[in-house]
Amino acid sequence: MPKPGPGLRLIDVAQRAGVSLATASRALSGRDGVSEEVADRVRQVSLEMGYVANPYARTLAGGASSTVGLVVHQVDDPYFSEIAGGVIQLAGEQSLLVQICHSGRDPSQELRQIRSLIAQRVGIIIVAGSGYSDPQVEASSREVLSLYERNGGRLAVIGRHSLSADAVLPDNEAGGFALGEHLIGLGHRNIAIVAGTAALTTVTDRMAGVAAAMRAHGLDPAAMPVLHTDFIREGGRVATEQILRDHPSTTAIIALNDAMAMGVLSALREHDIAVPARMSVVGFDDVSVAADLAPSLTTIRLPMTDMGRMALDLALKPRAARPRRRRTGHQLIVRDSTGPAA
Amino acid sequence: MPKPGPGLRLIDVAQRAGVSLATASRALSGRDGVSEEVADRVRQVSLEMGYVANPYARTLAGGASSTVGLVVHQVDDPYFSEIAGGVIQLAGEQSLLVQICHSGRDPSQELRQIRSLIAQRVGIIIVAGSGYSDPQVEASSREVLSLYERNGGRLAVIGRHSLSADAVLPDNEAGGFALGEHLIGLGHRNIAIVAGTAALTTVTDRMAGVAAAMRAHGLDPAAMPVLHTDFIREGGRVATEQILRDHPSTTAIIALNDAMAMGVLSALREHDIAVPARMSVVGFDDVSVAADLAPSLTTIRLPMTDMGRMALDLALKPRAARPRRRRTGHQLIVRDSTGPAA
DNA sequence: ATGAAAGCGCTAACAT
DNA sequence: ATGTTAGCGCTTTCAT
Repeated sequence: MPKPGPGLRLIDVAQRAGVSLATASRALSGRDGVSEEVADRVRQVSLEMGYVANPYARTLAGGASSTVGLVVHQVDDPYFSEIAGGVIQLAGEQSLLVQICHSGRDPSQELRQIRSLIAQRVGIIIVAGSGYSDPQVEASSREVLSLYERNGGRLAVIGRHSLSADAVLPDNEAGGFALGEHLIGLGHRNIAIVAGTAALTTVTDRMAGVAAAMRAHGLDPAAMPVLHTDFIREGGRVATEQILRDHPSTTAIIALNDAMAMGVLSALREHDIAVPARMSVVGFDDVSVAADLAPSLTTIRLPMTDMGRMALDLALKPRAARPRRRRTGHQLIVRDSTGPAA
Repeated sequence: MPKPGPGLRLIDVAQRAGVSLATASRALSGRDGVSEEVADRVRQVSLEMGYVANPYARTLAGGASSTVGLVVHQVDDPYFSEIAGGVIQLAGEQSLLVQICHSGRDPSQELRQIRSLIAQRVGIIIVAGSGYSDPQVEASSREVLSLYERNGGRLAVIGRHSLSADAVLPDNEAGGFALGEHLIGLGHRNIAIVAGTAALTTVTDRMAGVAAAMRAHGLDPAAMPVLHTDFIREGGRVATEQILRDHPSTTAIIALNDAMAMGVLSALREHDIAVPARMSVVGFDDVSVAADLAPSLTTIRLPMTDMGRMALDLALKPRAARPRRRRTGHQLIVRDSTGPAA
């Protein structure tokens, strides 16, 4: 097992610069109590010698841990990989390291990962991904995280309102509303929703937005077919088969994320159903491939990369008296998968 | 800045179990010098109390760091996010944490990240992504990494042969050959290559495979147009414009990765050029959306997720006398973007 | 087989 | 403004 490298120590730098250990420490961590002059010299020497602090010693001695823990459902899901990209980008700029782990959309696995991150004494934790509608389900995670915060850890979440932590909140409801309006405006009246499992708040929020749009136009949301399948591509395929069989008069399908929309398009293609001529399809997220599908996908753009950056940015600031909430904004991107109702 | 958690310490466990600190340490790290009986009791107590070792203290005292550093070009590139997914997956199973960072296809940035990983004393480093054709360019990285290995660090690379470390090697040349054969078999004689920058070994290797296939069929590779643009989607668009303008007789385009192929398809669509009727297109990698493009993309499948797992697996084994090399294998996936030459 | 004690490299009081 | 020193929690000699 790995022994650390050669080990140039702070004391070596201090000696070379002709100052004490403490002074060197202060100079390098930019704390005050050192004259500019001396501080500059120390920094100079440290640079020349190529000194890099040992983070283990530093953290053990009570300094701040400079690593941020990121929990995502799955990195190889474009939604999360773009968020992760944003976090890593900003972390890089701040010379922070990012520890990343999967929760696999499984609350107990998520809890394990969070525990492990805390055990590693990371100073910042970012939890990305939908929360769970049933408060019971994430109760343990919430408890562990709030203890973590009380102990001085910084926490930011992306896409969950239930946690009383700094949060980046995607415009799920407003986006759903925009999608509904878009289709209604095109004359669609028989709209079906391809939703992920109702256990996810992301799903319920987006649905609520769509329902609101329908009500706003005098339509009855309750009459609208809602298919709850897995919140992934395959779920979109399955749901589409059901729609085709059970709701043949449908002229537009709202998939609650782009992954599902891709499944929908693929099933429609197999059935030779023209999009948008016979069926309009919309997604949600605007992952980068959405523009390259055929037909290119009408969807709601969420600034995923920025969301990652925003979350880390929040966590980098000292804790506020009340949790901060940052809305992401959204944008309806109209492409070729939607058209007027037949 | 974050103070560590409550801090249940090893000494607490030791006292509760009625043994010395040293014995407790030995028991928990599974070293010998403790009777089975005592060891069991300590482990029991530790479990009950929910003790988790402080990794900073442990590492500082000379133990092994249990985190693996992963360097990718860019996580929000599907090729890398799938690899990262594999690494994180296996790491999770082994209770290891993964620190991930971006090199942004920039050798100097890559060096910085590797240095930072080493400074963090990670026990394992995995470098994913193409190497550089000019040995000079990655000389510093190589040097730093080999020092790291000599100091006991474990290293595995994905997709670079130049480093004398354990390596997972994608079937770049064989894949290129398969692509060439496929198109030649369909009767194409005017084939153009949309390549990334020649500075990347991935690009040169894949090209070599294509060239070999042409020679094998009595065609002259030198006559084949090769467009060197950025190894990303946009590069594919740019190159396609050039082909359309300068090589109008082209009937098939080989893009050296799927991202570029997507750019090619998109440019072709804008020009209303039917695929595959007037132009066949192939990619390389088989990222998960390749099947969802329209037309769905003929490409070479590389097992990205497994590649991530394999790399970590190699690194987890003790160092061998000579570097191990693991080929990935590949598979030609024929879909709808290729057809007979007009 | 077990315990006592000496660090690992750093930060943070506490002096001066 | 600078230096001295006591830990941080653990692993690892060295005793026993």
